[in-house]
Amino acid sequence: MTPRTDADELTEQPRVPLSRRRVLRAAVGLADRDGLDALTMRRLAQELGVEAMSLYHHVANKEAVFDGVVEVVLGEIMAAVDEAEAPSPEEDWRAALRARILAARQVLLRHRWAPQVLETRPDASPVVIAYLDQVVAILRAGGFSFDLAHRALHVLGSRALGFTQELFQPDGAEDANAAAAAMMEQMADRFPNIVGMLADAVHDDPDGTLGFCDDQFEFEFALDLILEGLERRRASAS
Amino acid sequence: MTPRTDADELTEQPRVPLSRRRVLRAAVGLADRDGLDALTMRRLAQELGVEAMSLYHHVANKEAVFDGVVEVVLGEIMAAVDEAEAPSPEEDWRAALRARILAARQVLLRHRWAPQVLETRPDASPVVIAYLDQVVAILRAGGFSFDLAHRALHVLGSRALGFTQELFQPDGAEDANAAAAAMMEQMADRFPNIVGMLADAVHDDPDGTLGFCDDQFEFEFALDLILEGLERRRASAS
DNA sequence: ACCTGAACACCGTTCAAGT
DNA sequence: ACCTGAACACCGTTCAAGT
Repeated sequence: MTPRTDADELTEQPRVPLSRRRVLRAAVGLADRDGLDALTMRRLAQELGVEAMSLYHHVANKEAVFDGVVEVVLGEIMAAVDEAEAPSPEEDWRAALRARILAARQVLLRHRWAPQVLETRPDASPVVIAYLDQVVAILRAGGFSFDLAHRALHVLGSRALGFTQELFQPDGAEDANAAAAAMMEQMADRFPNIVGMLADAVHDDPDGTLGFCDDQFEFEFALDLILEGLERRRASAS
Repeated sequence: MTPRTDADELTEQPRVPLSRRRVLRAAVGLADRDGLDALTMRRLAQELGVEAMSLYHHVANKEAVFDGVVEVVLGEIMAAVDEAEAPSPEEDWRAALRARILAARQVLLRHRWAPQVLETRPDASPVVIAYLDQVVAILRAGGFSFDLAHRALHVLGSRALGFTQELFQPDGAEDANAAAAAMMEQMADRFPNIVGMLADAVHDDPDGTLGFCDDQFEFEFALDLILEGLERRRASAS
């Protein structure tokens, strides 16, 4: 109601008002840039040029922020999956599901913190349910009973969304891998099998541009093994 | 050096001194009882009848406490796995590995917070390496190449230690499941496949003492599917 | 050597007050 | 209606001081 003064227009940005959507997009950006630990209410507010307490007009609390960022990421996954090129599930359910899962994975690689927070959500959000509904639709079109489809979701676990939380995360740093390798060589007598295995893996890929644990390769190997096992059970059930 | 007075003996417990071991055991107990969020330095100190700052003489910081509790739990797993009855891996690697993994799972069911903190550890602790070394030993005895054993570890992922972080955690509460089911029935038009699937699952197990997602059953189904897939690849490689 | 009290820099969140 | 400042109850951690 009060008209803007010239001073306002010079000193202030157009001053787009806060909104739940804007808060959540800023939260995703903050986590992408500085990691999940940096996502605090105070820093998020600072990111938006506002006081921390203002956030509470748009999100109930921090838990709601986590729910919200998961929602945003899942939205991106849904969009990516819709665009993935794949045969129709009636024709080849394995290829159809495989293509969609790998598309979902690409989104998560842009938001590496997302799996960690996704796994802390106790309840499935409507967007997860919508995603899984599509997965079940593909399985059904491929000839799965509801029961086997249910089983399939559990077998896939987080892989249905394109990620596996590994036991220890290869944190990218080439020298971290080198340090680990050195440590384990020192322990060759205590851990002969692991050391042998890793020595073998390094030998197979001497230039090592992929590191000795190429995630994408391993992910697809595991996915294909599982899809094959599911297909075998589907075929033997019908 | 200063002799204890009678008053000491009456008012104080024998006063067993603090130690890293005692700190970590208290931390595990606290997490078991009150959950992972309750595991703060201050509450941990209180549990031990001591000031928070005294803990820092035995652990470097909170991160070291997390490392430590993981170590304790993995120690329990190693012990449980050693006692598990299983055929020799030369005779039947699948049965040998299966029995050990299910034994590890039993330990994690006593420490339900453990998977969550395990997954935040960026580096494999010596105890994890020792455990995985035994897994690789079993695979090798069963005829796996180092390469396929490596692949197998990645396929198994956290399942090698007996757990899968599910997408949404069934949080035990029967009414939570009921609420979720009610919500989804409302959404039957939006999510026809999921709703159909769950309706079917409920119908199959009307008394529902196991809930419609019996974890142990699903875990073993997935484990067996994966072990079968690995055996198939082993056989076709040799 | 081991433990402590006070203090610091951070949290999430409430509440009464501003516009 | 939307934003704010001060305050509260908690964190992890440092540091100088006690025994």
